[in-house]
Amino acid sequence: MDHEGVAASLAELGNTHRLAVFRFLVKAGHRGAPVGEIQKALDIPASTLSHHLSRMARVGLIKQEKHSRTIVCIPDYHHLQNLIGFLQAECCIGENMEPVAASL
Amino acid sequence: MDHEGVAASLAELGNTHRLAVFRFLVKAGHRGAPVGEIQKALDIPASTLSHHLSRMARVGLIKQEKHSRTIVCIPDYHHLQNLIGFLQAECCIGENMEPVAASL
DNA sequence: TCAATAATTCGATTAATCTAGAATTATAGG
DNA sequence: CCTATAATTCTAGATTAATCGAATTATTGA
Repeated sequence: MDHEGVAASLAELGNTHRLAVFRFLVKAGHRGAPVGEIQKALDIPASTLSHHLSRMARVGLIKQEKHSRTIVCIPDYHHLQNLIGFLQAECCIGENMEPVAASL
Repeated sequence: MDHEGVAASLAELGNTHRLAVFRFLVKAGHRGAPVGEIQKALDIPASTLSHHLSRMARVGLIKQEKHSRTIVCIPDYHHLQNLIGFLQAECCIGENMEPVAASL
């Protein structure tokens, strides 16, 4: 993931609704959750949510699988790992700072 | 850092100019760099840069110290660590995923 | 085929952000 | 005191984002 891609993904996570959606999907696990379920859980108007989901899918934060009428949204853990990796590798190597690993 | 704070910081990093500034400051190290130096290095108009810097300072991504005429900008490693920690702790604990540590 | 359900797309409004030149403030040094 | 320098604030236009009701597109099941 390059500079532009990282910025784009961070920008998408930088919205409270979308961050909430992502967190919800991560809690939901690898099976993800259908749009309607997210909608009920977070109480966001359907059209607004749809807009946010499509933005998140556009940058690769989530994947969407259509199963008959319902669309299941799945968080892309890999994508987030890349993001985190970038922040650590590119942003934490100041003069007095190791690549950070034991920070948690 | 709470949900809102995380979103706000991610949003600030989610702009190519600001991400570039932050990366530049991290490379500059714990001493940081004066505004003019950032400006020359990244070739961003002064007023535009000033705007971005004030946004970054507002959410705590950087600190600004005034030394006579020049203002030195210093990246807040701690803040970024908190951000990364949040993403790992709150966003990577899906059913089939450990809290992730050996990802780098 | 029809009604119900799941979700998107459309369209319009409002708000926020980005951009950058011009004017301004603060400070150093001659 | 005056000039040069460093940076911000002001202002305004352009772009992009957020919101959400209404209309639309699948798809299921009676």
